[in-house]
Order: sequence, then C-alpha cells, then structure tokens
Amino acid sequence: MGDAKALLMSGVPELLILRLLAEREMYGYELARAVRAVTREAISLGEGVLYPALHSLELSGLLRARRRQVGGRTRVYYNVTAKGRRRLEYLTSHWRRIATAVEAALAGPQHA
Amino acid sequence: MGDAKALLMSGVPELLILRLLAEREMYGYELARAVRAVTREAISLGEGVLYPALHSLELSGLLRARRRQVGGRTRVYYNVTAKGRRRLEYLTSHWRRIATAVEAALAGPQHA
DNA sequence: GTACTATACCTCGTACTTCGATGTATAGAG
DNA sequence: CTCTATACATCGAAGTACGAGGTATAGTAC
Repeated sequence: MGDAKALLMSGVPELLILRLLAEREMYGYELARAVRAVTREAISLGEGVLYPALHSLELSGLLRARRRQVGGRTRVYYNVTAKGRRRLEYLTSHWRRIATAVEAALAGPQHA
Repeated sequence: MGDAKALLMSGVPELLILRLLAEREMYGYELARAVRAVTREAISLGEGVLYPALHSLELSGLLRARRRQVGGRTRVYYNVTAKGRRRLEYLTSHWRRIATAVEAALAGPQHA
C-alpha cells in the first residue's frame, strides 16, 4: 500500500478497514461481516482481499495485531495505530475530494 | 477494460472519459483539459492513462474514433457508441452504489 | 534564427490493487 | 457423520494506473 500516493486508485478496501477498526478492535472474519453490514451488502471484501490487506497494513505500522484463543479457535484482533489514524484521515479527505470531483462530472459539464 | 466486471476497482478514468464524451465529441488533449476543468483540478488524467484508455475503449467498441487535420496538427476525435452509453449507465450506477456505501461507512457504524 | 512553450499524439515498463480459487482446521447442528 | 459456519491463510492471474520518455508541429519572445 503505497504509503502516501494513491492518486486515483480506489483504495476503498484500505479505507473501510481503517475506518471500521478505528471504531473498535475486531478480528478478520468479524471485520468482513461488519463491512457487509455497514454497506448493506453493497461491498463485500473477499478473503483474498481482506487478509493480505490486513497483513500489509500491519507491516506498514498502520495496524497492530494481537492473537487470542477463543473457544478453540485462533482469532487475530487488529487495532489502529496513531500512524494508522493519520493515514485514515488522509484517505478520507482524499476520498471526499475524488468523490466530489466525480459527482461534478456526472452532474454535467455545464457546471465547469 | 473488463467488459462488465469492475467490482470495486475505481474505473474512474473510464467513467469520466465516457461521461464527458457522451456530452460532446472531443479529441484527447481537449478531453484532458475538460477533465481538469469539470473536476476543478481535483482529477488530472495523465497522458499515460488517457491515451491507452481511449484506445482500449475504442477496441471494445465503446468509442468511435475519427482523425482530422486541423492547422497542420492531427487530432483524433472520439464519440460514444450505443454500447458505450450502456456501459456509461452501468458505470454510473455502480459508482453511486459504491460511493453511497463508502459514505455510510465513513458516517459511522452506528447506522449499521 | 532560435529557444521556449503549448499543442497533439503515442508507447513502454513498472507497480499496485483486487479477484477468484484453493487450502487448512475447529466447532456445532442435524 | 456430514454439512455449515467460523477462522485463518496464500497463490497466481488479471486489471488499472502511473511516470517517464519519445515524436512532431505551431506560435511567441528574444
């Protein structure tokens, strides 16, 4: 995850992950369900997206992981670091900027 | 450009190109300026994005190209085909769906 | 006349993101 | 004892976007 680039690339999975984990600590599987819930099934992060993303975010120091045994199953809980919160802020404002721009284009060139 | 997939991938350049060309025929360089204008400089499609995208869209039958000589310079004008308009409709509704979902997530999980 | 800027097209290699498929293993329900 | 849900993970493929570089003409400023 290119630290601070992301010019146009959606980066939506990263944004959603940071946003939901900023609210409360969760483990992967739980997070997947949470994403589906908040977006009312509009967005579903597949496991092939979710787990690599979590690892990458941890590696970049944006998330901190903590393993816990719960009823015979291993869960990996994640929470957002200070750096992660800064990244979340950046991604949020970036998203809004792009979303506003796209809306303007969709509304029609007459507003140029 | 994956005909009808695009699950999460932004596909924003494709959407903007189709949207602006649906309004009126333009040539590449002009289109680049138009994008900057409507989005108030928020989005600038580099030439490394724009031209390959135009070629790919033409190849997929979403755009039709027409070369014209204007004052010693060659311009390639593009307009949107019927198929292109259908694709534009799909991309637009897809965008709105994703944008709404992301906004919901940013607003906070309390609305889950 | 000549250097610089704007116009106008193009391509290549690279990097990153995302996707689907597949794999492992445990717990609980029927 | 089988099937589903939970819970983690990885791999290869495909798609997207980006920056850098390349060609050439027209007009402007010096």
